[in-house]
Amino acid sequence: MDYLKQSNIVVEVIRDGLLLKNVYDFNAKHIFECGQCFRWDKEEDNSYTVIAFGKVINVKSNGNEVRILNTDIRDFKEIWFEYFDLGRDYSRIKTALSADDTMKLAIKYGEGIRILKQDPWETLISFIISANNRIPMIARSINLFSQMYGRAINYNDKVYYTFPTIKDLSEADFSDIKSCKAGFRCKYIIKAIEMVRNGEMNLEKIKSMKAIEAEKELKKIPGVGIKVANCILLFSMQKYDTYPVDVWMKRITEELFLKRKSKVGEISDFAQKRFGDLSGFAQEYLFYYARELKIGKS
DNA sequence: TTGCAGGGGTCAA
DNA sequence: TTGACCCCTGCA
Repeated sequence: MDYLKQSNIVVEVIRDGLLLKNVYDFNAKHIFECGQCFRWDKEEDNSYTVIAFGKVINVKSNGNEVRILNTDIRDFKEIWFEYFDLGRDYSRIKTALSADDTMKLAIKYGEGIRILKQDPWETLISFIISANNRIPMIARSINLFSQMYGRAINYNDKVYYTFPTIKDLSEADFSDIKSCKAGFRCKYIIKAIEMVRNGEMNLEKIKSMKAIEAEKELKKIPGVGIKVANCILLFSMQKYDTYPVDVWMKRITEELFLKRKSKVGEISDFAQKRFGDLSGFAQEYLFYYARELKIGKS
């Protein structure tokens, strides 16, 4: 299989799914709990049930093996290989970032982080909901939104709902959107849907732009400021030279590197100089590290 | 039990 | 530069 050549991954078909061998730098906990995506449930066996690209899968990592259930070779090739960014050698990224002692420590905590290649549309709405919000609330709102407008999928005696596509929303009536409990963000969601639906906002086109231009475009959507735009760029448009700065990133960058209170702009400038094209990866390792250790929390 | 601050930002004044 | 904003939790 050509797409696997670059990665040395061996795919074995097992009952109800696949077992991947020779997968390096992959830890399901690190990947799903580093704040980049919201649509997962942690199961009792430490596996993660994930809803993405209209599918439900169950993922479990163990050393250099990764088990993905409720999938097949075809979906792996067409969706999950890219979704999990399996063509990228994270060890090289980690080596490069580890030249910095502080980063070396942060990486040790989140050594199995990979930046998922998520759907730009879902990422846009999800991060609009994330503004001034807490993770459990964000996840709940996205789930309610999906329940209202998405498609049901049964898996293991549970019902999951896919994130609605623009097409799913074409007939939708948003008079009851408040019941997804996104509060003041509901009006932003409706406007974002409208802009994408009528072509005023073309996410694929934005994806092909350079980060700085793409950020400018995304910010035209109400509810999308610098931070939300940067999350969309990093988590769904492969703009790895971005460094989304939220309160956690502000605190940890101040504490570990700048050693003083700083403005968001100063923090971005610092990241650009220090981490360059790897800023996005550095951001994820630092974010996970900061939250695990509650670093910088006053 | 009730009340109040504040959260993975953005917007408008 | 500052306060308001939905909704909910944690904590007094």
